[in-house]
Amino acid sequence: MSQISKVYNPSEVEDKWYKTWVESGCFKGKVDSKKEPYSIVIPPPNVTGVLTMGHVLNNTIQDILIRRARQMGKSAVWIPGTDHAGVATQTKVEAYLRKEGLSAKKLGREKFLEVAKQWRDKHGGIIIEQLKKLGASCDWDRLVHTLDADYSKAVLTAFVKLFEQGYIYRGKRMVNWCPVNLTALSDEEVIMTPQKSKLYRMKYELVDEPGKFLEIATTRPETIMGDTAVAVNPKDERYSRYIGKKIWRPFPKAQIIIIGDEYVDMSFGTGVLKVTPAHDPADFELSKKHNLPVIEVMNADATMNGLAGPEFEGLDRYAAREKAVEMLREMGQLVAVEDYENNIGFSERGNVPIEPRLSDQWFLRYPKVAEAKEAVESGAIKFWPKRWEKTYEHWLDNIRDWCISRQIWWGHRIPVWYRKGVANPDMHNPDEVYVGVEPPADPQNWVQDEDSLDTWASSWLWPFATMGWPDPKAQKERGMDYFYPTSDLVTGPDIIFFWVARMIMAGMEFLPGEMKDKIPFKNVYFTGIIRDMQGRKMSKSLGNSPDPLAIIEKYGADGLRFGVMNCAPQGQDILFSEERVELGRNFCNKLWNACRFRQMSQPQDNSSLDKIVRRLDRSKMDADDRAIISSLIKCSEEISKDYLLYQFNSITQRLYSFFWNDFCGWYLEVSKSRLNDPEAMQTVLAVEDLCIRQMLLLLHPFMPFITEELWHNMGYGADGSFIQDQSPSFAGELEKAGIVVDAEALEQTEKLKDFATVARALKAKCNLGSKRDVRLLVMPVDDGNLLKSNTEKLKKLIGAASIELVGQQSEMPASLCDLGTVYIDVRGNVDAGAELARLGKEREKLENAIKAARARLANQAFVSKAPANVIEGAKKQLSENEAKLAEILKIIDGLKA
RNA sequence: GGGCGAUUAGCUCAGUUGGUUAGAGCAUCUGCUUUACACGCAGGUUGUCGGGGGUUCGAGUCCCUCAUCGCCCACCA
Repeated sequence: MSQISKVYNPSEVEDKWYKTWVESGCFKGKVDSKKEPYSIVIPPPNVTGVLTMGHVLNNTIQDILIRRARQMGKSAVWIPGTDHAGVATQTKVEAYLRKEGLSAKKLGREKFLEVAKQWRDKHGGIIIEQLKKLGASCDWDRLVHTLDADYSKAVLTAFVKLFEQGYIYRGKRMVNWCPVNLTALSDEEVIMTPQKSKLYRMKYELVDEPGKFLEIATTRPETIMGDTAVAVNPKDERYSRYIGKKIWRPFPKAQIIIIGDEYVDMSFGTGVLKVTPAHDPADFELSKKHNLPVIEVMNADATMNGLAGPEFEGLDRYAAREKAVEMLREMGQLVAVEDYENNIGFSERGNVPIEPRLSDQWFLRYPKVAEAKEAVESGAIKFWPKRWEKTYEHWLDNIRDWCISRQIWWGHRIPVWYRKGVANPDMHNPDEVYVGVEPPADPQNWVQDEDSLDTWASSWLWPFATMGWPDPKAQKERGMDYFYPTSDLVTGPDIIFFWVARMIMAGMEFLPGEMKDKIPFKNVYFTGIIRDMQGRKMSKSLGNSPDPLAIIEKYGADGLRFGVMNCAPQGQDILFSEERVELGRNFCNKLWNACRFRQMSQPQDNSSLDKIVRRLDRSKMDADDRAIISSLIKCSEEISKDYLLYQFNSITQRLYSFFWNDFCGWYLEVSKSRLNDPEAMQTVLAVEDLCIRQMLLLLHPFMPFITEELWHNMGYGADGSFIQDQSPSFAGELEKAGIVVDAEALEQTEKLKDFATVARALKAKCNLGSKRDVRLLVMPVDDGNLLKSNTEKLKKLIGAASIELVGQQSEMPASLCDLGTVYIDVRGNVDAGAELARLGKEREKLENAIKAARARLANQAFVSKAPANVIEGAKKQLSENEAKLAEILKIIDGLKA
């Protein structure tokens, strides 16, 4: 055992152990047929991202599960990796290029990708180093990046398979278009945000009835130029007669038709809808139904084009809106402008409203939707908390085709080639269109599709593409047969559609076997979202996002991990503040010092559980020994149950409470006096060593560094093995030695604790709290033997010179406890008034309790219907309280006399 | 508009199937260098468990209802 410092200093310890672990290869996942497999794939962070508190929560949970699995004797692997994050990275690289006076366009695809790769390699991987600081025990040899050659092959293989089965198609559809990033987005990437806007009421003149107008309400006057119809509800008596007639579009001035469609809500606005097929998804549907022309008046960047007319060409959509309103006003066709709040879809990355845009894109009709639903409904995949299953099902029930093409270069280029010189290639004619994982043999005759795939169209393969799929050799090397399906997935509910649901469908589609073999994971644990103390989401713009690395620097990774887990109830959002971490840091320090205290006594052989158990001499154990071991057994059992339910905060609370209160607060204190007794000392030290050993084991998944350090400092890891490979179970070994949970000892200890608390409170009330030599007298309720046999340690604990057993006393401040009446000798310095006031309060409390208990017991319904143990309890409580009250009354009388 | 969650001490939250006098950490107040730990020890203060109704011998816990806050989904211009 080595000397350890007074205050725990995490940084050296953490760096030292992480290095040792990695060098030893103890995080490596190995196929071992003798062991049960346990696997997790990391939700791949953005390769150029930095660690956030969300990552801390997420990855701490994964690390806890992995380390626990190792301790439980499983062969565990945690597969790490990073995501290329298509649009996000492309945007960042473009911003960088702009600063350099360059642009993606100028560079061209090849050059751009070169720069982007350099940029990624320079900024990438920071987050991986940060995860190491956190203690994440990933198998780093398996690090995967979604743009790796193997992984890319998997992505393209999936594309080709789906294309061949007709799930993937290309078509001109209305998509969500980001005018900043100039790409299509999926529905999931659109963030609906309520906006304060205006509702413009304007009037269009009827062609057949000059001077007569229909009033129309719109929020988007800038799209007037693209109107190709006006629609009314055929049931609407106000307007139905105009159906089929023509109306003047104000600009560019043209006649457009009035159509009737049930879709129009008569009660909204004026009941007349302008139809702009090229710039509104609903209007586009109307145009198909009614065969309307489609006029695009906007460019990709949301500026107006030539078709909008010379007044508008080149204007941004919002400038165009103002211009259109102004023109309407000048023409006398603007009726009113009203304040209005509506939901606008925003582009997540571009942070601007998306523009519905008609364009040629690639779509995926989702495969295996029903199977994916069944996987969760049948319980093959379990969600924690369960309520997310509803969200998942609802999404699957309303699923729509996924736009998987992005007009960016950073990503997996769509593996489709078109025959040069063919104007409108037929997708299903191999002479005109080539679809394959490898490029065509005669590339000079083909042109590849320019688009790349949505990032999620690569990450949805994550659980098996990281294990070598679709290459059988790689799968064998990485033990896919053994490790797939993965055991647990830990992620945020915000990507339940983006990622979780899609991974399930991908597993169902691409993997062979029965459902239990195809599912990508058996359990999904959805974390809460980390917020600040005001409940706001953490964001860079608010500046409320603490830097986890700075926190680790200040408090240690173990403190951070413990603090976060302590306040992270299952599936509930977490309001985070640094104070949480202080709790964790303080707990580390407590642990550290308890071990330091133990090391002040002579070292013993701690090299195995067996050796410690053999040092426990049952004949020399007292109630405190038996009680603390009983608590330890119970604590460990409860924790095992909590793990099965993913109740991590409950685990931290049990560990904290046992170690701080039961072990340090009581056991170490009461046994201090026994350390002077050579007979008792050996047993006390053995009990201490056992408790500390088991605590280190149970704490290890939460606080890997300090527990590893102490494990070795305290001599538990004498054979050099790591704590992560040691089983935390011990009750069986104890049982063999005849040591089991001792309810009587626990009860006795509770009584002694109660006595100490009451006595100390009594001291404090008499302003003698800091005196170490008060004289205590006790009138016991029983024979007083428990007190007699524990007098020495109680004196020490309470700060008393003597504890004498006596009969009824008077004129002494007193309190009641389970063991009897405690008096304190204050030698005539009693403040009778204060004492009476205090006792009066206590008397009132007891009287109320007695009254309530009597009423309950007098209630025939209660006595006849309540279970026997409840009635017994009530009776016992009543008689105890009656005895206490009688005692209080005697003391009060004594004081008055 | 639909769905989900939350509402318990000044703050952040526990409270498993209804069962004695509702807990923890932080904060706050008082006292304390006691064989480790002031990142500590001892003691104290703080609650009509969001409102209302119901079921029950008994409700923080189950049911109904209302309110407030938050999240997700939804093409009303």
